[in-house]
Amino acid sequence: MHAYTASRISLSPHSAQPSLPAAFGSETQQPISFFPAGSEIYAQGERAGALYQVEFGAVRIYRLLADGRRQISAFHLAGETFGFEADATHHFFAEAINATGVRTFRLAAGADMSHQLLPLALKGLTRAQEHLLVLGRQNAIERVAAFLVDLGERQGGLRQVELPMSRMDIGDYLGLTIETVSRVFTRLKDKGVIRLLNLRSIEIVKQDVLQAMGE
Amino acid sequence: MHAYTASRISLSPHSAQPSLPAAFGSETQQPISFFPAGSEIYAQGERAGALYQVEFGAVRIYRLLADGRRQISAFHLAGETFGFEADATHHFFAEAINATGVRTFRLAAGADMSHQLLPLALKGLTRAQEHLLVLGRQNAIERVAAFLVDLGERQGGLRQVELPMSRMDIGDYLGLTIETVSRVFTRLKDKGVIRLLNLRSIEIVKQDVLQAMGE
DNA sequence: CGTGGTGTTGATTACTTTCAAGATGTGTGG
DNA sequence: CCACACATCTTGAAAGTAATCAACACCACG
Repeated sequence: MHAYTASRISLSPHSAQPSLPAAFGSETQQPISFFPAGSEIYAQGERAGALYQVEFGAVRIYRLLADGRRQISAFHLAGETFGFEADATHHFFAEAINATGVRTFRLAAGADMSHQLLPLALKGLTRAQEHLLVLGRQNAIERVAAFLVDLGERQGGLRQVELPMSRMDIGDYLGLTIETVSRVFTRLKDKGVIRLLNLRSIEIVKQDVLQAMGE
Repeated sequence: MHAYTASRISLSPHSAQPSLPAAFGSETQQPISFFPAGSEIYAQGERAGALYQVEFGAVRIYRLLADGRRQISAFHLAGETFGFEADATHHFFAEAINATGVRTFRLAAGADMSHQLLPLALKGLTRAQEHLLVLGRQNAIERVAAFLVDLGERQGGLRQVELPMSRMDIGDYLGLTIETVSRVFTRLKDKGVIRLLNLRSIEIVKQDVLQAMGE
């Protein structure tokens, strides 16, 4: 059993000046915060009350078991939003994977954001439920295939896919160990389905085959 | 690999007259429908547009892989609500596990239910993400323990817990085979943690031990 | 150009699945 | 109300997949 120990960097992010209101108009302000790689955005148990939109970089949302086992429930890439909770408390941890810029939308106490939040929550719910199918019923190679296809689609469907996260992050997202993730990458490479350009980027050579494996 | 083949009962439910408006007031009507055991409430790909509240009985929400592998993402017991989707299409199947009464809230096209739906969606999201931790990082005995604790809490925290669903349903919810579920039940019984009163009800003898195993 | 962290590969172990058989339970018809 | 029959559940043995343990390679950084 491998255990995850968070490197407690948690530098306080230095904020830049607020930017354009964008999609959300009625909140108090939308400053951009910069988080260095590995730094904490919020922790389980902390008081919630803001939305976060990734400007650049990547974020992992995760939960820990008492003995340190970690499950990443979601990665959020540029443009994606996270941070909403069912009650006033964060139920998960959020960390910057790499140097990351995050736009913070602090929710005004009285303001009603239901209209904006509901679609995001429902999208997240659907994604989480689909991920349940992967973790509950797919084997290692199917999990990695589904992951790469998903990541590729979210990056615009190009052949080349960037992996902003480590093998450990991938493992903790897919419910696998880093060794298994590594072995599956090698197997996919040997089959000619993908090419490993470098540690953090792969090229999907046989999109159809990869797609078929992940479903 | 075991595969799930749905028994295509799908009797059209015979509706009773609408009941009290309850929590939702602005919809067109709230008839109660009766679904016999195993019948379909809605299917993946169908047009969505209603909320469902379980009056009695139990419902399973699931998804299938192409080869028949099934993942149940949630069970819904009396009082619980399900059926909302991110877009106009159902992404999952919903079936009555036993004879089940469901109150249907057809969402009027123009009506805005954001306020009522958002808390439900967020609750569901949190539950799904917590279930990801179970499927991704816990072993068989931990999964079953977490399941029994959860079910016990949802049934009022009594020592005796009713299992409205079969071993296959439990397996497909926990990402295990029916044999493994059965073996874990036996192990928990042998350890004196639970008692198997009959196939569909167990007694939690050592609540603290069971709780500790599932987290 | 070292050095620590990250990733890969190999050997072994452990857990869950698969395959198989038998037991138990439930529902139906006599 | 009992007996049979089918479905569900349990238990056992063997096989398979991923985890663990261990060593080495690679890469990025100072």
